[in-house]
Parts: sequence; C-alpha cells; structure tokens
Amino acid sequence: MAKPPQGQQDFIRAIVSRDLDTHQFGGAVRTRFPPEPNGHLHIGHAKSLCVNFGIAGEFAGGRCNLRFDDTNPAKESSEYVESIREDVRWLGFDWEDRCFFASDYFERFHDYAVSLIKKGRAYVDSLSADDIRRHRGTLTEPGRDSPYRTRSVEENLRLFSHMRAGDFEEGAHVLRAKIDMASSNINLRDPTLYRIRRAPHHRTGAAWAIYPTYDFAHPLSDALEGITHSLCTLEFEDHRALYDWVLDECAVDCHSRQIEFARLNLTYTVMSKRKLTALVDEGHVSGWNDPRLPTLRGLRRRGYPPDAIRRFCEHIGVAKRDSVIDVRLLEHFVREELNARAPRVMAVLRPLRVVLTNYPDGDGEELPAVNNPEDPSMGARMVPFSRVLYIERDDFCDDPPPRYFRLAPGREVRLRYAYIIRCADVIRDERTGEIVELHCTYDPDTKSGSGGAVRKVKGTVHWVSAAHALEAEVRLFDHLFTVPDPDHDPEGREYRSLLNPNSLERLRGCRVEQALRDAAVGRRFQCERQGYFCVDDDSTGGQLVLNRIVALRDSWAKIAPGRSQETR
RNA sequence: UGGGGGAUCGUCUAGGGGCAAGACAACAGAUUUUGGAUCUGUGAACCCAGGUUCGAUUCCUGGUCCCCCAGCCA
Repeated sequence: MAKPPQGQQDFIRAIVSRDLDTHQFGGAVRTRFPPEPNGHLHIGHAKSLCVNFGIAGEFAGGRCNLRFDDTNPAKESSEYVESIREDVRWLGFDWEDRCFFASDYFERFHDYAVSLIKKGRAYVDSLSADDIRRHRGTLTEPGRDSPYRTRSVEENLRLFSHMRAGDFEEGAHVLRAKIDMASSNINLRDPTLYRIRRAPHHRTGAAWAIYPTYDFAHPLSDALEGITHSLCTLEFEDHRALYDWVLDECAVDCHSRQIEFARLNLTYTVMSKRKLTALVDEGHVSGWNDPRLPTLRGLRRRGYPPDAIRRFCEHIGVAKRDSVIDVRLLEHFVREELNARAPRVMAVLRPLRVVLTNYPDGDGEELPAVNNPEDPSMGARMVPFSRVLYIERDDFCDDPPPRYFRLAPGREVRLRYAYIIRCADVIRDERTGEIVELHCTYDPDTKSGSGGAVRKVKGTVHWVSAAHALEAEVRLFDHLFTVPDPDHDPEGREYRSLLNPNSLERLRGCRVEQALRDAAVGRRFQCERQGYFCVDDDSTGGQLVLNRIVALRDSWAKIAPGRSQETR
C-alpha cells in the first residue's frame, strides 16, 4: 500500500496523496517521462524528470517509465533516443526495465482507431490541410462540418485500411475524431487522429504509412502503461478534454489523470526547442553541448554537477504560474555542491611575472597545501615554490584604490601557503609603459605554518611557480543573452539581437598548478579565489583546456565595480 | 469579442477567516592565510474595487493584467 510523503506538498503531490486516500487508482502511483526524440534534453526537461521520477520515488511502490513519444517519423531519430537516455542516466534517474516507445503500441492504436470508426466516432476526411483549417473556424466563430463527415462506417473502414496500406499520398486523407465542430474548445473540433506519412520511422521502418497524432497516442500510451498521473506542461491544459474523450471512447481499463504544471524558464537564456535549435544551426554556439547552453549536454560539458541540477529542480517547486527563475539560484546550488566536493588548486589566468630578488636561485622548495578546507579528509598536496612566480595581473595595482588589499608598490601581501612578500620594484616595458614584471622581496620568517606566520597582512594572493607551472587555456563564460528574459524583451527586440557578444572569453597562456597535469576530462576544481573549473573535452595530452563553471562570489567586485578586469 | 489557466517580497515557493513563512538575491556586521566558505542581523510581498465578517491576503461579486489554444508538431 502506497503512503504519501509527509511535509510540505506541491499541488501535484497533494492530488496524488488525495487519490491514494480515496483509492482512485487502487493505491498505485505510476508516472512517465515522455520526451519526443527530436532534440536534446535541456534543464527544463530536468525539472520534468525530477517531478515524475521524484513523485514515483516518494510514494511506496511508485514507478516512473521512460517513454519516447515517437509518433512523427519526419522529425525523430534514434540518435536522439540515445542522447536522451544518456542525459537521463547522467542526471541519476533509473527507469530500470521500463524504457518504452509509443511506436511499440502502433498496432494497438490502430485497433482503437478502427473501433472508433465502427462506433461512428471517427471518420476519414479527404479535405486538404488548408480546407480543414478553413473549416475549423476561429477563436470566436464555430467551425463547419467537413462534407466527408457523414461517410458511412464501411467507407471509413475501407479508406482507413487503404491509408494504412500506403495506397495514398501524404495529405490525401486523415482520420478525424467526430466530436463537435462548434465546440468552444478548438481541440474538440474534430481533431486529427491519424495522418499519412511516408517517411521511414526510426524503429518501425516502413511498416506504417499512417501515424497517430500526439492527442491520440498520448492518452492511449498512458492507459496501456497503467499511468495514474500524466504530468505535462500548461500548454496542454485545454487538450485535457480531448485526452479524456479518447480514453472514454476507447474502452481502456486505466484512465490516467492529466495534471499540468508550469514549465521552467531561466533568466538570461532561452528554453524553447525551436530557439535552441536556431542557435545551434545558425552557429551562434558551437553545438548542442556548447557550455553556454541550458541543454543537459551543455551543462555537463560546462561542469555543472548533476546533483546540483537536481537539488535546484527540487528547490524551485512545482506550480501553475508562469515564472522565470533567477539563474543565480541554479548557480547557488552549483557552488554549494562544489564548495563541498571540489579539490582546490591554484591557477593564474592572466599571469604577471614576479621575481623574489632575495630568494635563492635553484629548485626552490615544496610547500604543503590543503586540498579542501571544507573537508579535511581530502588531504593535502605539495606545491613547488621558487624564485620566479606568476601572480594574477589583477592582484597588483600601481595606484591602488581605497580598500584594495592586494599587492601595490611598497605593499605587502601573503602568497597563499607560502610567504609574505613586499613589492620593491615595478619593471615596465620602456616603449609601452606596460608592467612586465615585479621585483619583490620575501620574508623568510613568515612561511605558512611556521611561528612567524602569525603576522597578519590584509591580502592573500594565489600564485604558481613559473618553472613548474603548466600552461592551459581557460574559457570564461557569461550569460548567453544580455537581458534577463530574452523571450519577452521590454523593448520588443527579437532574441537573436539580444545575444551577448561577450558570452565566451578564451584566455590562453594561463598557468596552472602541476596537480592538474593528469586531470581527466570532466574533473572539477576550485581555482582558489576565482571559481570552479572543469576540464573540457577539448583538452589533449599536450593542451589543457579548462571551463569556468561558475565564478566564486566576488565581494571586491561589489566594492569596486568596473575595477576588476574579469567579467562577473 | 470564444475557451482554458494564472496573479503573494527583486526572483521563486509556502500558507491560509486571526502575528504572511522559507530559499536565492540585496544590504550591514563578525570571522577568515581563498575579498571564498561560515555565522549574525536588516530591509523586502498578498493585483484592484465592493460585499460577507468582530476580523478577509484567504470566502463571495465585479474588474484589471498576464499566459495558452485556430498543426496533418509535441
């Protein structure tokens, strides 16, 4: 016997609980995640996944199926099926042995269609698509019956079998439900149930010449799988009457309850399949796995941990109101997860050479550094230190503003895990005046962990030893769009014109700690004081490429806006 | 000008005839060998108008605004 979860419930869980209490579905809870294999999953799908698998997991005996809604062979392919399965698995959901396809049910759908014809509830219409549209009426005017609406059952049966046999051209006929051409709900004005398609289907090949529409296939798929709660997004709200009509007319033994909830929108991005496809096809991004995209492949490559995505989806809740979630909430969960898990490392993105004039020449020394101050069990590592180092260009300022605690002429700063140094000389390019190198002195008594280390300085700065550092390319990402809601720009501009021209910044010649030498693709790190980074797919044996997943919170950027060279 | 939905802090989400709660964001402070993390605190909301009621954000009535629907897409 299923038991409802305790605690705060969203409206869907409340309905499921109530259905359990009233024995609506014999105590069962079955949901499904029903993607169409015509594109890649995005974080909006992750919300749906969390709702469907989440609810199934919370109620005893609950099950969630993965079901591919593959009723349109012209748009679908098995590559998408595999991509979707991979993404669902990556997020951590397990459909066990319940991966289904609507196409598995084609024969049964056909039989239901025949039964509808026999009952006089469906007919073959031979109007063109244009004429059907003209007969449909408008939002305020009723439609008109098709002249073919009164065909006899026998003729409908004969025509439908010829449709199935492939005797007609695409568009020559369709099978329509016979409901009500005057209905105020346009979905009920004799909706199309079957259309002729000559495209090969990715699973059934050329076996079928006719394919069911979503409105016919979806309720029947749910019924056949014993789905109790068919959860979908708001735009299907007025399809529910049709959903129920199909189930009422088709003599199935399970009548699922369709419940609609608001889809996920995120600030500074777009989520519609159409817009995402356009961004990829028009080359605004490098592909479906571009780290700036909200696709699951993009987020994965960017380095977003799946657990953070799930926790985000659980946190935002489920409701019916249209909303746009602040992407910073997602980033919060990414930081929270990575703060706990990611090993720390030092990396200099924009290197500035520093020579410690009083430090002995030679191999230098090795200094211990903790891997994660949040988690002592992650241990420590040795970091090479020597006479010539790199620090971040941003960590030196010729003419420091108030409250600038980093290095400046004559000032002191601590090198993380090492010594306090003082800037003695600024070496410039004679021609350009550009700072090429700093000459500093170090205080040997201030080594981290030693007695002299108790001396306080205002700032601590990260560094790498020039002779020991690895070179890397680092990619910094900013929002893909310049406005929070590119779907609804207040000035009415089209989303393409709102793309952020600076959403990708590639830094070459970055210097990173040796600890990254053999880091596998996908490994995540915190580069101290900068952010969380992930080893990109583009990395090769010789060239390390890092993606910045998300920057650390930067309180200096708030104190001195515009002072920091880094975006975000 | 048909039908279906929805309006609660800046953004999400709860609640519900009796002090409107949480998270993110913001702000202030403490702390810190990451200007990170952590901790403490502050500001911040019931679409409008009537009605019922001792009392309405909640119930009723009437508005206003927003979203979706006229595919042989899903």
